[in-house]
Amino acid sequence: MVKDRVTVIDIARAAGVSKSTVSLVLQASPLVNEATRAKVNAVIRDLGYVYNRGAANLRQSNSKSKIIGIVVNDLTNSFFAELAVGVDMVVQSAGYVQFLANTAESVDRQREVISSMREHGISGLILSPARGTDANDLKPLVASGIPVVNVVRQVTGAKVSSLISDNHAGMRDAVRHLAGLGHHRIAFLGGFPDTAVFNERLQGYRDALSDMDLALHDELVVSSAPSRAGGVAAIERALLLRERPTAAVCFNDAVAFGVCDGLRAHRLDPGEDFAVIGFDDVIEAQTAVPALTTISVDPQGMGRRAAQLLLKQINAGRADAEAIVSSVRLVVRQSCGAAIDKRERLSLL
Amino acid sequence: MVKDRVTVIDIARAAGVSKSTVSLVLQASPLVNEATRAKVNAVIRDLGYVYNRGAANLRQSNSKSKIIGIVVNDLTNSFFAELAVGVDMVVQSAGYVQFLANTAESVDRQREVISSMREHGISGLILSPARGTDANDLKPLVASGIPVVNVVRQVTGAKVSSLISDNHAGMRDAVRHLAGLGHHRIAFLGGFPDTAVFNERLQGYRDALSDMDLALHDELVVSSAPSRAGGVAAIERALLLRERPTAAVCFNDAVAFGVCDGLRAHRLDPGEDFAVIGFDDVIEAQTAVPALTTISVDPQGMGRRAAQLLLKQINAGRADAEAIVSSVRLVVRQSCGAAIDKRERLSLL
DNA sequence: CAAAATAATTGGAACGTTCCAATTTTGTCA
DNA sequence: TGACAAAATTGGAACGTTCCAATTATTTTG
Repeated sequence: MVKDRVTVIDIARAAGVSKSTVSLVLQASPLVNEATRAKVNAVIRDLGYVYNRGAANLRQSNSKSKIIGIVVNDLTNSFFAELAVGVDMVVQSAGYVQFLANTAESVDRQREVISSMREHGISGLILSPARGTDANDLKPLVASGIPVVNVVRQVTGAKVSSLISDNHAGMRDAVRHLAGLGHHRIAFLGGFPDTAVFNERLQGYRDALSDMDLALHDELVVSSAPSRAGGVAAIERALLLRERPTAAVCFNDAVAFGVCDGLRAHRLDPGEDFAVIGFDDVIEAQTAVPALTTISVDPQGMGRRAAQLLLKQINAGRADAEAIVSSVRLVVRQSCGAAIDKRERLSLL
Repeated sequence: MVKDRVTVIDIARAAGVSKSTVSLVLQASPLVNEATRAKVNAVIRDLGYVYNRGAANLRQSNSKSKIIGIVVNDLTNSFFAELAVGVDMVVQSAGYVQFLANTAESVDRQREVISSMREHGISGLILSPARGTDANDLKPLVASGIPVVNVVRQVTGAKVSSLISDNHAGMRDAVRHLAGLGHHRIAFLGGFPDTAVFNERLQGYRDALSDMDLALHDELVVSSAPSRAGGVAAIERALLLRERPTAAVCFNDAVAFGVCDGLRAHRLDPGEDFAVIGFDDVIEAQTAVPALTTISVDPQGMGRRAAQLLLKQINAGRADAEAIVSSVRLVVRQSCGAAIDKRERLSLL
């Protein structure tokens, strides 16, 4: 039952050639004669040979393990699941395979998994850093010449590439849209204030208010966990204000859904009695009722782009850090109370 | 810039010992003197040595790569994302790292990623097989002695372990609950009829109807894609029937959410005018409005159990296939129209 | 047909580790 | 102190592959 491995030497023996020839066949080298190639391939199939990348890798110390790592801070958030799917698509078709790990926002976990991945010889890493990640955490990685692409969040001071969405512009557009619909008291709901993403979005909110000549009321900024439950909590607090807001931009879609839930619990109809705009455009955003107006960042596309960038750096051999901010766009659906395009709804059914 | 690898030999030289000693230190062998161990460890830290598992693995041909694979058919479905998180938790703390791949229901993709993982030397695989997976697809894997645990879906004829939820009992309980609330026309909505899961759930539906002395109407079984959009489509069709159903059990939670959306589009209030029960208990089920009554299968727990089972088999060296059906339970919330427990709602806010 | 050019094949060393058997060092006891 | 046991250390072979330089087989050419 314990089948001992079939090696390239077994193949060679069975095919009556040398191991070197078999190796050449495996690499699809043009040096080998057609007839020989065919015979060797036949034997490979017959004996059920499986290539040992570990061994191969050991020899060609210079380079490529065909493994990349992706570590995210919260895989239960569908944004990151989507992102992982996007990455998976491009690495798979490039013949790579990915280690995926979830840190659940723990820097310790993150350190462990990254070092474990290093030991396994990843040739690149896509990282959505846990909160509190320090540039030093990435030092050894980049020092050893392994390309790293940060997504979603940046690590200040780290000399790695990054791909983040235009948080400032996205939130600015959302607020402008609401202001354009006549809202004066617009809340900013959800998110942890100690993150760069939060602050970028908040700045977008502030700048838009000032652009539109609206007053900034600090009590309208209510932070909370960036989750559905956090959204419920945030709107609860916002509704306690003497002067209630009439609209809200939310830290992300999860928060926005929670806000809708919370509104309904107060017999308020999101999209009718209160305008809500999310951020991310997760898949559920378009099928929810009411369909969520949101800032589309296309997580899957972001995953694809991150993977492409990483593969480019891997192949280039040298990785000069480049910072890409990926543009976002406002997708107007129903939750903001703008005119509902009946056709769009129907096409969904 | 291209730092050449620090090897065990470099360490040995710098510490003034032999490579064998360094190796023993790496394996925390009790054979080595405390003082020596300390010195070696210091050098390891100083030189920034990183262990090369590939090389180690090559030598100890017998065994353990510390890598397991997990391949799922749809990572964008949060059920599977949760499952992956569960797996990740236990494999991480066992010092393993996981390859994760998404097949998007393509058996070709599945074949490719599994063989790629084999080349990389996984020591076990957790698989939620793509639709149409054949026992032969798994043959070579099990023949080479790599333990495989199927989750969610079974592959008939394959000699591998499996961990599936009790689809029959779950759906039976759901239907009984609805019947107990006085519903006579209960629809079964969503899911692809050519899957084992669908048929198990459908059988549970049928058996419950017969238990409760209710007639079985074929037109009340409406299949569709197991997605939110599919749920919308299914309820649309169900509402066209001359004699409309008054309640529905759904293939999964995604379908159930779609059904709620579809009901609202028809000005029907889910939980009030029409009872809906889902299957899976994804996280959103409890925070949605109305909170979804559903069959709880705890995907994360399932992931953990699958991983534990797999690790057990890896460590045992030999994997006798065992089939575990994991029990499920009905979680009554609001969408089925049963008495709403006000306290439960409030505790969520 | 011999010489040169080209095509195809090959043996051995190397990659970084672990394991084994053997050796050296240290400790114990009469 | 000498003999022996125990503890600690060690050199080399091996794992499965790739690469290089070298060799052999085949074709072309004058």
